Formats: sequence, structure tokens, C-alpha cells
Amino acid sequence: MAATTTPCCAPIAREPLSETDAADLAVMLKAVADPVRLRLLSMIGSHAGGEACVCDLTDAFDLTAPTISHHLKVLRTAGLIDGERRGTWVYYRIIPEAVNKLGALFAPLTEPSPGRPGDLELLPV
Amino acid sequence: MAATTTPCCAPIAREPLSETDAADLAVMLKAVADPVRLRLLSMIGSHAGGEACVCDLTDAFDLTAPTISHHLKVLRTAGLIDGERRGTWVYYRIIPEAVNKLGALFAPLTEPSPGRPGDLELLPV
DNA sequence: CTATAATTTCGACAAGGTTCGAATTAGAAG
DNA sequence: CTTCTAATTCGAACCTTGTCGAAATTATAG
Repeated sequence: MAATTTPCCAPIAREPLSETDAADLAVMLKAVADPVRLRLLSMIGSHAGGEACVCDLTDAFDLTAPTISHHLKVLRTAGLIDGERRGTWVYYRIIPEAVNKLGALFAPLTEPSPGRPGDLELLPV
Repeated sequence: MAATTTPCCAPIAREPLSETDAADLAVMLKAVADPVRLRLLSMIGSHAGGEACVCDLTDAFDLTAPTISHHLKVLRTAGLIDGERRGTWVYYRIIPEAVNKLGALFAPLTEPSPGRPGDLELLPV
């Protein structure tokens, strides 16, 4: 699968993405480009122990269990989470490398100086 | 509008996203969750002068001009790029704050390196 | 003022995604 | 073995989206 540590791409504003890299990243981004999956990912990652049971996740939404299961599958297929069955329940946890990959893609090139509040540079040309 | 400087959300694995924040972020993520728009964004951001003409962008794809225009509109509506008409051509440039917002969302929180603790801190604001 | 070129808007269609209800698998408990 | 609960898979509606061709808009050139 080669999804663990892929130094895939430079920050998006540094050099043009190749067609294959763009297609690859789009798959992962499509997975997170949904309110439900975004919240699922957030709930899993911020849960105690770094993992969350499906039962907890399902209760937090006004959606049926099959729908939540579908969203979890999308996240898992995209390589963002991993699921493990322990007894009756299934626990999911985030795959940090995948999230880091997205973070690197949108890493700021012109970073606002730390310690200094609100100093967004833009414009002068 | 209020899309320029929104210090919206904590990293995705730190605390559960609210329903509104998730919906808001999903709009922006949907905009970049497409191979064409990903490449467009990358080409615009990495272009000399930080801006690119639509004519240059259109030639790089096997798509019609209306389709490229549609994708640019999606990116612009999501607050990721801004367009300006100078004479015959229209030039687009990235809105850095929007990209930074996504970068902050996927900022690494728990790195899988057990040896060195606490060496990656996230940015203030 | 007319012609030409660049870009966007409009209308339409095919493809894909979200959601549900019903059926299915897997493990635990009686 | 049977039954109950947790989670997934399946099949079908409904909505959204990517794409194109044609027409409209905007600005330069003659």
C-alpha cells in the first residue's frame, strides 16, 4: 500500500503538482471533504486513548448505523484511519502519517512570524 | 463574506469539531478535493509573481475553457483564490490565509516518534 | 463602429456520492 | 445450540457535481 511515510508532495504553492500526485491527493481530500467524516475523524483523533468505538461515534449523529459505517469505510479506504475489532466492539484510530501528508501539502510557505499576532502578508506587487 | 482571516479550528485530532465548523471546513475541502482544482491551485501558487493567467491554465489541461472557468469559480467561491481582470486577461492568485487554515487543521499533533517527546508544537492562532 | 479574442454564464446530461431500510456476519451471553 | 447485540454489506432512492456546447460579456484592435 505504501501509505505510511510518503513524502509525496511539496507544499501546494511551491511547485505544480503532477497529474498523478494530484489524483492521489484528491482521493484523500475527497475523504475528508465531508462534514460527517470531518467530525468522525476529529472525534476519533481527539478521543481518549487515540481511538474511539463505533458505538460512541454513531450516537453523536442523527444518522443511521449503516451511514456511519459507510463513512468510516471511506476514511479507512483512503488510508486515514484504521479499525480493529476487540470483542464485541470495533475501535478506530487515526493514521497520523496520512494527516501529516495533508498538513504538509498546505504548509505555509510565507509563514507569519511566531509570537507576533496578526501579520498576514499579502499583496504588494 | 468574512472569509479572509478566520482562525477557525484547532487541529483535527485535538478536539471534536463543531457541526458548524465541520460544515464550513467541508466547503473549503470540497473545493480542493478535485485533481483539476488541486493542480490549478498549485499552478497558480507556484507561478512567477504569485499569479497566473487563465489562458496559461487552460492550455495545461485537456478540458474546455468553460470547465476551467467553472473550477476557478469553485475555488474563488471557497475563498481560496482571488481573480483580477487586467485588460484582456484575468489573473488569479492564492489567498494564503485560506491555505494556512487548512494547514493548521492538519497540523501534526501526535508524531509516531516515541523517542523524542514534545518537539513539534503547533502554532499559536 | 465593427471585428476579434478571452472569459464567463447558461442549459443539459452522465457519473458519482449520501442516505436509508433490509438483510448479513461476528462475537458474547444464556 | 440459541439468542441478542454490534457492525457491516447490499440495493435502491435522491441529490450533487464534472463536463460539454452554445450564447453572452468584456476589452483590445483596426
